Amino acid sequence: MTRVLVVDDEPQIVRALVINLKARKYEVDAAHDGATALKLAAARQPDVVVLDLGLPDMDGVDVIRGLRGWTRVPILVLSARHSSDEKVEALDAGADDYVTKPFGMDELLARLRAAVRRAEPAGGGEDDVVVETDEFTVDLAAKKVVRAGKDVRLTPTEWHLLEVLVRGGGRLVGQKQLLQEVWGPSYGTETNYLRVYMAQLRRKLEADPSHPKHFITEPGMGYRFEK
Amino acid sequence: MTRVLVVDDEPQIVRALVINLKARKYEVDAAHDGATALKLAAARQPDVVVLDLGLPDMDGVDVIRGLRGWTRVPILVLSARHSSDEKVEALDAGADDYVTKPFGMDELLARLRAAVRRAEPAGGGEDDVVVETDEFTVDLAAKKVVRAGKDVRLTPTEWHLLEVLVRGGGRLVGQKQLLQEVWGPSYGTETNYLRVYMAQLRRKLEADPSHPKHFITEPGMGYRFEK
DNA sequence: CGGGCGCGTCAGGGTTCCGTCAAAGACGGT
DNA sequence: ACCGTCTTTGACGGAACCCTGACGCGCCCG
Repeated sequence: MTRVLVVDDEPQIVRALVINLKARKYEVDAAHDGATALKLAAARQPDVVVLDLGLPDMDGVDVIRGLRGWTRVPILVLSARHSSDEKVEALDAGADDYVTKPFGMDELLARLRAAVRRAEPAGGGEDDVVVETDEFTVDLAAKKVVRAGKDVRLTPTEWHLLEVLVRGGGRLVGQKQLLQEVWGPSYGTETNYLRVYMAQLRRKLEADPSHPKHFITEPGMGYRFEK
Repeated sequence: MTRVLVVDDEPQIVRALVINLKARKYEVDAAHDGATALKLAAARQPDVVVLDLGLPDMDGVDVIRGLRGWTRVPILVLSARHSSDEKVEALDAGADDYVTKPFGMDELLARLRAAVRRAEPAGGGEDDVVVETDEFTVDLAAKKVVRAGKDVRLTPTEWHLLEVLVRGGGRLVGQKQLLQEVWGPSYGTETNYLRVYMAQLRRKLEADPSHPKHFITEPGMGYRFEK
């Protein structure tokens, strides 16, 4: 099911959108200000964001930038402003589409479908969702980890961290990037989270947690997953 | 350079678009009907298509379908029709965006940039920047150095220094520039840092650290990386 | 020929960074 | 409202890293 994050401070607009989206079998989260939007986006990992630029707490364009700092999720901007400059600024900040209020619900939904369709898996070769090591197997699609024939139970945060590392495919992933992708854009410096959760992952997956073979620390830089 | 295919039967609109696009360093092809558009799209492989729906020879939506049959190239639709149905039909047929005439050139260009930006990583894949020498391999994307089949562990400062040198691509890099890029703008004169860390790099990467083959000192000037 | 300068090498000490543990706080379900 | 699970914090020892000063060497220039 496609998950949508709706961000708008006008309750009636939010209500209208939520009703229409849910009727069409979308899963919907809603936020009424920028800070909540950024937090929800990190927590819920929506497939598309519908964002009103007129928010009470911060500039809508800054919300776009906040999102673009760590995700490529499609962003569909709503705004009462018709000015060309506004549109250009939002689009260049990373928005995918710009709709002016008042808008037709049919059109909005069509633009939303277009945005989602676009973001879908590129027609090519990403069936490499299973990664194997000598001690455990990670299935990214099924969200499952198997070790010694048994399923390993991971908490949401543990899984999210593992996912980002494994998707890195042997590349170094900076601690800032890890923090922002797992905990959200505003968590760029709480490196203690990383220490705690890396320890958890190693305890659950490494043969000798104190001498990790697969979750390598690169001091001062970040972590790396190795087969 | 980004290649754009403009499809419109009104000469003045085509002219305006071509002029504006070329001024911004796009490569532009133009077609005035649907059949030509489909042929040109196949022949020239544009990075984005700007398509007017009102064409003399065929329905614009059929052009969209014709393109979508074999390519995911972004399609930006232009149309004089404001009706919601038209928009929905075009978008659901596979268009990426829909702009009604008359349109602001700034806005159109911004939407075009958004469409191109979005499409970039899907088509290209991931480019690993790898530099090889006879004794070691540097992977700039993965932040990894391999020598004799084994990973070499570099500290953040060592890596940063190596990165600046390697990106220099064989050119001489002045000591002031090295210092400022690695240690920050206020460190222009502490050349002893360079001596210490160059020694570290050589010890870790050169076969004979006291007679370096890859990290060359240019006395009084700076350092150079050579394959 | 001798002093100065720039470069390479080495080792110690202060600081930052990481792994680990434990406990309090937040959340959800029964 | 209670309990179990997950997340967030704080504290601490130990390791890794960065800076610093000292020394030796070769080269240029006086």
